[in-house]
Amino acid sequence: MTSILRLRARPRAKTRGGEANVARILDAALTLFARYGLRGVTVDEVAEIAGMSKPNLLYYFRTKDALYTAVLERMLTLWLEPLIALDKDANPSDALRTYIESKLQFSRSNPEGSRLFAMEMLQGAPHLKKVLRTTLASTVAATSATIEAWIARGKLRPIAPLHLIFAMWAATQHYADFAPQIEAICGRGIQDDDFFEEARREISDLFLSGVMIRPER
Amino acid sequence: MTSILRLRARPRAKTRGGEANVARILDAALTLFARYGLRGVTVDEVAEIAGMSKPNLLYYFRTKDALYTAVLERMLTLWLEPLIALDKDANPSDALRTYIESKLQFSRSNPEGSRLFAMEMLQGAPHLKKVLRTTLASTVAATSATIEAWIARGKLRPIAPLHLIFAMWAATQHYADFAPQIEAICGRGIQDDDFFEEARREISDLFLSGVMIRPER
DNA sequence: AGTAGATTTGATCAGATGGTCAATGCCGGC
DNA sequence: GCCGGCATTGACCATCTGATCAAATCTACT
Repeated sequence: MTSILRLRARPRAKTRGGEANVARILDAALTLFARYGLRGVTVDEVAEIAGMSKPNLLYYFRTKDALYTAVLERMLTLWLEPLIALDKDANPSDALRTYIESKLQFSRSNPEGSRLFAMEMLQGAPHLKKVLRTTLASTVAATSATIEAWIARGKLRPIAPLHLIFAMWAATQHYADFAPQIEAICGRGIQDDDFFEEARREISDLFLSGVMIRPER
Repeated sequence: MTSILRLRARPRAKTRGGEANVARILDAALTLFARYGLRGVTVDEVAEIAGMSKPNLLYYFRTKDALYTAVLERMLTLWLEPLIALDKDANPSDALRTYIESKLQFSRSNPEGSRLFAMEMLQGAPHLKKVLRTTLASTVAATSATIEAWIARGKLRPIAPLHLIFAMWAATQHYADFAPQIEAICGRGIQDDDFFEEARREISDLFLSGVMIRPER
């Protein structure tokens, strides 16, 4: 099976137990890579958190780089999903609300995934450049076209679609990527049910008010 | 001299040349730490980019940690500056526009600084927790109060100030922190004059439309 | 019980890493 | 021109790190 990132040497698991180990390794690796990046994590650390010896981990993933790539790849689909879902046939206000909400939901249900990609960006996105220029760029092109069509039909205020898209991404990712800052200031974060609900409402309303001709709140 | 972060052992420079070296070290360290974080950077690398030997670097900064702290500290003032400047006596639309613009300007003039703090957040902000809970939290409290006062006087739509603040931070930081993503999609970034001007206008307009009662564009 | 194949690990290696130290180079003031 | 303190570095050290390997252990199936 080919992958979006590159041809990948599959991990070496051949039994149930082996697959469970691979899953534990990937979980541990996600946690650590999202925090410290590829270079800031040691194989020993990952192995310890995954509850096995270093050689055992390296039995499943030949190199640290292969492990990193596997982690990135496993998150990629989930990460791209909410970026794709701008429904051009729905009315703008519903579509945008859904778009924002699903991105915010990703920040909540997969904060480490969100941070992993933020980490990649900070490092210059060496493993993602290609995906960004192909898959993501065309996704964005489609979303931009949808937004521009709405503007042309007078359903949205004139706005540069790219900046709107970036602003929505940024505002929603922020709750995962800058969680310590938010918790230091608010005393709680996106994991808190009430806080999530509040963020969902406020961010959606803010952007809708920002772009809709007839403010819908 | 005490510092916000902690009592700091000053670098050991005692001559002009020494101070120039310290400056080169701090520059090199900022670049690398912003990209790879504390753990992902080696002293050797910093020394090489700063153009000197490792022992020589360690003559000025006793440990890697001391160097990291110095870098963080040097950026802290600059980083906090645009977060403080919400002028409660100006009219909301001017004040917010200025707030957004100065944050965006920071992303442009100091992208590595922006990324350094993003990196700290991803790592759980171990070196910043205290500042976040004290200096930043009270700054935010003041800004929130200003926004609430405007809402109370009917000058702004009702909105939860914290989420508005976070959204403005996020949208403006995004241009520095996610630069590779933006460049992969747009083919240019915040360093480009036209693109910066475009971002400035679009983001300001978006937020102002989002919060002002009478849309000002 | 026996076997093939999957899994696990202790021991080990070469190179990297943070940090130290003694020795040397350098420069301005006398 | 020489002296004292700042600056610089090669050599070194203990430890860490990514990776390898042969040997040992486990597991499902016969």
